[in-house]
Amino acid sequence: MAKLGQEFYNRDTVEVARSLLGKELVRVWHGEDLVCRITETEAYVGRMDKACHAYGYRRTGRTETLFAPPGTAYIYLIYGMYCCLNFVTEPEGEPCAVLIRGAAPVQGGERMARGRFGCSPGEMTAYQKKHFLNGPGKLCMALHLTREQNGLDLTGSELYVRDSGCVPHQIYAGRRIGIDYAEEAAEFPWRFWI
DNA sequence: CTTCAGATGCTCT
DNA sequence: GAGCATCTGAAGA
Repeated sequence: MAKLGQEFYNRDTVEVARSLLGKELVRVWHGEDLVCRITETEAYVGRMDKACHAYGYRRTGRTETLFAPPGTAYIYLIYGMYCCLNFVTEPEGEPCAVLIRGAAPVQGGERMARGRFGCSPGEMTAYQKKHFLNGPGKLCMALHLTREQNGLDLTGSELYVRDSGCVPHQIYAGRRIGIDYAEEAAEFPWRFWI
């Protein structure tokens, strides 16, 4: 299926967050495709969203990537030990992104299990299987994504999203997670899942 | 199933 | 120095 181009990301952030659901995220690692289907996303809109790192166009070392062209990977360290994967959206200069919060494994389970638990898929407990990729930090561990991949071009060959042919039959929306500090923005229904 | 504490280091004030 | 777009394991219900 077709790799999504820059025009996909160069749209309203909430629309991109919704339309990413069901798509396949591909991470090429040591020559192998690690593939998962996106099941949960969140939208962050810098110009008016207090939860966004680049709220009010705040430009610092960390937020610099959010000012890159749409279709750029924004990966940052959180809580000192985990990484979160985002896709930059909207026309260049609008510091907006979609956080990838959860996914389901499709291909490359051996290497994803190694990255996540340091074991093979067969050694995973039922509990570990159930909670395999259902969090932004977990996803990055499984896909071997760190800040070294911050700024990657999603129209390149190392990390990209492609159409999977399947359309979600139902999309849920609710408030975003872990942003209670963001006042009124904490209530925006900008988390989406299937 | 639930809550809770602790880990750990970067970023910005 | 404070706080953070999180996760894990332990303990209790």
